[in-house]
Amino acid sequence: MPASEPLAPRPENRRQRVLEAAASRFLRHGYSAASMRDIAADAGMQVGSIYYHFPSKADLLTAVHQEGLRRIKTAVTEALSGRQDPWERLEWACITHMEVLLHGGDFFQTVMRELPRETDPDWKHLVALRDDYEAIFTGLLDALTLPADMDRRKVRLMLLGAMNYSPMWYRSGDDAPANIARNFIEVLRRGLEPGAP
Amino acid sequence: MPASEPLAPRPENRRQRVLEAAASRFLRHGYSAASMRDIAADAGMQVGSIYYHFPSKADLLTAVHQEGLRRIKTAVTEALSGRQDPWERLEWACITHMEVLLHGGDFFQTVMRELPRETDPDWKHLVALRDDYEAIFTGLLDALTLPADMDRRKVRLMLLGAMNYSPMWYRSGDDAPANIARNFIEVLRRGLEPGAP
Amino acid sequence: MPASEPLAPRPENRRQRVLEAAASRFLRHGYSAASMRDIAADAGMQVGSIYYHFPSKADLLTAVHQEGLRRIKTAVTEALSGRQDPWERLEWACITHMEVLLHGGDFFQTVMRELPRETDPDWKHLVALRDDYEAIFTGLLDALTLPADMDRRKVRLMLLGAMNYSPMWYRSGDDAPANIARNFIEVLRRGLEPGAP
Amino acid sequence: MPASEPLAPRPENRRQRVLEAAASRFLRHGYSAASMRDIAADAGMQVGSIYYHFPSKADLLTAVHQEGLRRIKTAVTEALSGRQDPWERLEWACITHMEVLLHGGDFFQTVMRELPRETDPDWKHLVALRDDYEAIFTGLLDALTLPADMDRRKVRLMLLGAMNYSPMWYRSGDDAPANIARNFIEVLRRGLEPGAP
DNA sequence: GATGAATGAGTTTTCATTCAT
DNA sequence: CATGAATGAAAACTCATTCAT
Repeated sequence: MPASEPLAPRPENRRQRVLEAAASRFLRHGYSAASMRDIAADAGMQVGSIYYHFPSKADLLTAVHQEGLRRIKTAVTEALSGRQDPWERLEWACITHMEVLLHGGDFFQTVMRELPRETDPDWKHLVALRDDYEAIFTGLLDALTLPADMDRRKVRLMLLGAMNYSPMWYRSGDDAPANIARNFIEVLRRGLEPGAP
Repeated sequence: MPASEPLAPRPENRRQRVLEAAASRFLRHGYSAASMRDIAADAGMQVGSIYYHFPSKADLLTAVHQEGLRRIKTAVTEALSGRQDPWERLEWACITHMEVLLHGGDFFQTVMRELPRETDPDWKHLVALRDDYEAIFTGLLDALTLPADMDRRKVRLMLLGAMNYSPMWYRSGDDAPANIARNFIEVLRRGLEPGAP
Repeated sequence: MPASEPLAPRPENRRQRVLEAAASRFLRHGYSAASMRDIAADAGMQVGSIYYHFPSKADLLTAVHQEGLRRIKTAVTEALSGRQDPWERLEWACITHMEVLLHGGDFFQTVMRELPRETDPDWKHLVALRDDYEAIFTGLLDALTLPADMDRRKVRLMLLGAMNYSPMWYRSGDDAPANIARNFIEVLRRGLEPGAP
Repeated sequence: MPASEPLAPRPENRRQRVLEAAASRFLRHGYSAASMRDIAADAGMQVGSIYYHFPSKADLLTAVHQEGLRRIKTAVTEALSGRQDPWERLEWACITHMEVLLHGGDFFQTVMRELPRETDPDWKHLVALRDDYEAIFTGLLDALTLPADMDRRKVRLMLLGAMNYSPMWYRSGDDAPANIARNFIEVLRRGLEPGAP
């Protein structure tokens, strides 16, 4: 036998290929409309082969969520490192959130689109994963100096909602994600009637 | 003869029963994970009977969207009638939007949760239906007096995103929908640092 | 109430409309691929209404066969009346058979195309109906003066097969059915090598 | 360990088993009255397993036609090889045609019984397959020396019709297929009145 | 006579999963 | 590691038929 086979699949990135195919299919078709066969085809293998890497379809979804949240957490944490000003920190968290969401591939978008449902097999786990990420924003808002009666939870959910809805309307010609994020923060901070009594 | 016969089908509301069952299942399981069998069971009839009222599952989804959007449009239009002040009008649109979304049953929530995908059977139609409703908000924002460089489209999408994300976190003990809406408007109008330079 | 209603269906020909629609659908789609709903639609009525005229789909098929065979028997019998010469009688039977088969509507063609199968509900009945018609040809062949060892049954089946296959290849530009029939008879009588030893 | 394991699927002939079961069911019940469930049962497997080998019921029909026509073409071609005399060649083609049709199993008979309809899924393809076979007969007739005004197409269709109708009346006690074929050729060649003026 | 509404058994097809090789 | 082959349950949908009105 010669030294190398023509199609030799580099050993470790086949799992990754499956994961990417799954994220893409979950995002475009939804979890249950995405079929293992199609995912396998996208990943360039047979259905049965997926099961060597992942024990079930539900585990694939979990892995996509984990990967998506791992990426966003890493990115946000890195963006915050070294920054002190509370408003600047919030702004950079949002900039990163928007950039990863809109230009960072299918993983994080799948997390935000294929939101867990109470009827999902792994519901509690997925919710816990996401809550863990969103806790970063709880901390960032707590660090702001705000009027005493301001409901910080509502503000956080308002901001996250505004951002997470963006893949629904964002098109390639739109303003850059970072600018959209800055706009949201600006509106949030000053309001629409900055000079009002 | 006893008071009621088993086969008397209370003629007209069976179609409505199907529609309600479908909205509920679509909301709780997602469109493709919801089975016609379960919808039929919820509606108290046989699977085949659904097809007398709706030609396909996709049409059922379309009908749910139509009904949800018909309801919210009616409610918002009515809430706006007689009001003149632009900010008051926007606030009432949001109050109504939140009340119908959070306390108005499954229809409108399904519209906002089961967002159309490009791969969906009736995608363009569903998007057009929702755009038609959201156009109300375009008008409301156009009526506001805002700084000249303010991007009203972004503001509209920010506000809608904040509201439409709410079913994801809203729990029964939370503040009333109307209050949440008022809070959103307040933040949007004044910002979080009302006295800032 | 005014003197006449706009849609008043002339009382007796609705049964006939059903029968014609059935023949057409049976012929073009085959018995089991033809649906009662489609037949009803072609006939301009609701499915349920068919059951006033015919107790079941199988009975519809039987009725189509009966009507088709009634028509061809009437036509052939009439064509033979007054003719004495055995070969002329056979020729006219064939001319009529071909004309009704190729230009006589869907009934007789359905009889010959949707041939009864042993698995059909009404198999024996349908076969008996057709045998009854084909018996005419047995008689016509018996009347011919032929070489003693000639197997008249085989000749009859050869001739009927040749004719009954014709709807499969006959197209509107082809020779007239009567001419095709005359050709068949000519070949049958003289052979392809008329002057051979 | 006992002699055979229940799950050992004798690897390659399962596809063939499906094909045979399909031919048999299509022949006895007709294409649309034959159910995949019954075909699977005849083949000794689950319905779903059929779809590993054939993508749809329509493809199964196509495969049956292909196999039937492949068989008859092979048989006829072989029967003609080495023969020169035009009439002898035609006779042997007919002998083979009749033998395969009446004693050659369900495949070719299905081709000739389950004649393609314009409404069939794969209509044009099936017609093309059969035309390809029947072209052999066009060639055989062209090779005969016949009166100048003889319409060879009509003669070909007369002969094919006579043969293809035979499964409808052939019963096990009948004359051997080869003899029936010889009879047809004899009648075709000499006619019924060989000594006539 | 006709129909609107419903039924239940049936259809083809899809799918996640398994497992011997 | 990967796959070819199979499975059985479930999917959406169709259909002949029924029956009260």
